[in-house]
Amino acid sequence: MLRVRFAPSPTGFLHIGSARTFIFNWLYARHNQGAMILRIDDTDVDRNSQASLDSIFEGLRWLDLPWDEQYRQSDRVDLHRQMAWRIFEKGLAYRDFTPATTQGGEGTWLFNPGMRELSPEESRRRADAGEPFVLRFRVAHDDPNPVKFHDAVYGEQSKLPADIEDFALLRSNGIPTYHMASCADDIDLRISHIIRGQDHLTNTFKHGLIFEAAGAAPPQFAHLPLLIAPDGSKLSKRKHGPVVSVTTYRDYGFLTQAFINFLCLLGWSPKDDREKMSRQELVDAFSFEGINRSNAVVNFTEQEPFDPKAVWLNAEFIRTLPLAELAGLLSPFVPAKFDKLEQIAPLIQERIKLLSDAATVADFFFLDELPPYDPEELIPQKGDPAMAITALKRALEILATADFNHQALDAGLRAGAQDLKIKPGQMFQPIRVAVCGRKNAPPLFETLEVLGRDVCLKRIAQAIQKL
RNA sequence: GGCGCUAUCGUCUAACGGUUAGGACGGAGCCCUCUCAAGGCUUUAAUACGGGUUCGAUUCCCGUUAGCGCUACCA
Repeated sequence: MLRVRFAPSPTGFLHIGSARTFIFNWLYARHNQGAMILRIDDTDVDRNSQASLDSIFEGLRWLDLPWDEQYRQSDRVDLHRQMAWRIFEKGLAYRDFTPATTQGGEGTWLFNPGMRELSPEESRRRADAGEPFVLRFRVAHDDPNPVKFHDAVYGEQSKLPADIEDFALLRSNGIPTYHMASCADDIDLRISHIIRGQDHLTNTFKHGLIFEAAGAAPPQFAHLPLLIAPDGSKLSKRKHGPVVSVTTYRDYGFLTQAFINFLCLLGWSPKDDREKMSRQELVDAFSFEGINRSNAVVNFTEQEPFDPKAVWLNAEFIRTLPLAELAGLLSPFVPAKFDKLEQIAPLIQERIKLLSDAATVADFFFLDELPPYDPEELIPQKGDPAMAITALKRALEILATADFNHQALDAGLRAGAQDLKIKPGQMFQPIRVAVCGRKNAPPLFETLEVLGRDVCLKRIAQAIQKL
C-alpha cells in the first residue's frame, strides 16, 4: 500500500511552505488510495516547543485534511538508536571523539582527522571510559561509483561519495540526528514515497546511504520547489512577519479551500487552464508530473500582505458559498447575531475578499453610532448643501410611512427624486451617506431594509443636523 | 570555497523541436449601473546572456551570469 508522511519539526509555527508539503502529500495519498501519516520530528530537544507543536496542530486542523496515522519521533528513539548501532556493527559507522567546539570552519569538510581509523579496541575503550562521541557514518570516499537516486520531480540524481561528508547518526548526548531518525522511521513505518521540500534534495544522498546500510530498499522520492519571498530569499517569520504562518490566513478570513487551492498553484499545475479547483478536483488532478522544478514566489508586499491571487481565489470561493454558510463563517469577525448576518450576507457576499473585510465594509450594520464622516460627502454630484437637505428631508417623509421592503423603497424614493426634479443618483447619495456613513456601500434599498425604519430615520435626521 | 538544483510577462504558470509564445492574478481602458462591488469586452507585459546541434529552437548540449539549497552533534 502506498504510504506517505508529513514530518514537521516543532521548532516554529506552521509555515505555509510546510503546509503546501502537507497538502501535496495528502493529495498524493488520496489520489492513490494510500495512507497519510503525520510524524512529529522532534529530535532537536533544545529547539522544540509546546507552542510550536500547538501551532502546527492548529494549522493542520484548519486545513481539514485528515491523516490516517500519527507518530512522534521522541517515542521511537530506541528504534533509531538500534538501527544506528546496527550500522556501526556492520563497520559502516564509527565513533568520533572530536569535541564539538573544534569543528566547523572554511572549505570542504569530510571528516575529523584521526577518528575514522581508530581501532575497534581503542574506540571501545574510550567510550567505556565515558568519553563523549558522536556516531558518524563512514562514507566510502574512495568509491568512484556515484551515489544515485531517482527523483520523481528532479529526475536522475547522482553525487560522488568523495563529495559527501561523514555525517552524524547519533549525537554525543545519544539522541539520534534528523538523518538517522528520519530514515529509521521511514523504514519502520514502511513509507513508500517521500514528498518533501527541495532543501532536502542533497540530503537524500546521505539518506540513500543509510537505507542501504540498514539493508532497506529506499522509498521513492519527490522533492518540491521551495516557496520564497518576492526578494528571492526564503520565507521567514523574523524577516517577513506573520504572512508566512498558516494561522494568519485563517485569522484574516481566508477560506480553507481557497488557501489550499492557492498553495497548490504554487509549484504545481494541472496543465490545463484551471485555476479555481475544489478539493476533489485537486485530488483527481494531482500528480508528480505537474510539479515544477523552480522555486515559486509568494507575492506579498508591506501594503498588500497577502498574495493577490490568494485574495482573488478567496473572493471567488466566498461568492459561491451558500448564504447560511457564509453567515456562519462571518460570525467570528463581526458583532452580530446569526439571523442578522443571514440578512447581511447577500449584501456583502460579492463585496468582500476576506471574511475579515466584513468588519470594515459593513460596519454600519453593527454600530449603534456611525463613526464621524465628512458632511461634504452628503452633497450630491452637481448639487449643493441645500439640495442635500431637501433630499434628506424628503427621504425622512417617505421612509416614515413606506413599507420597508426594497421594492417599495425603490419606488418611493425614485418618485421623491422626480418630485424634487433631481436625478435619482442625487437623491440616493445623501441617503446612502447618511445611513452608511460612507459613499461606497451595498445597494441602497436592500441596505435600508436590513437596517430598519428606526435606524434609518435616526441617521438621516442626524445627517441633516450636520449640514 | 566545494557539491547539487533552477532560470518563459511584475507574480503564478502553459507550450515535452514547428504556436501570431496560451491562460490566470495584478495594472490600464470601455460597457453595465443609485455608489461600491460583481459581471462583460479590450488592452498591457516574457523565453537571462553567449555559443553550438538542427531545415527549424522556449524546448536538446556546452559555457557565462544570477538565484536558491546542502556543506552542523538544525531539520
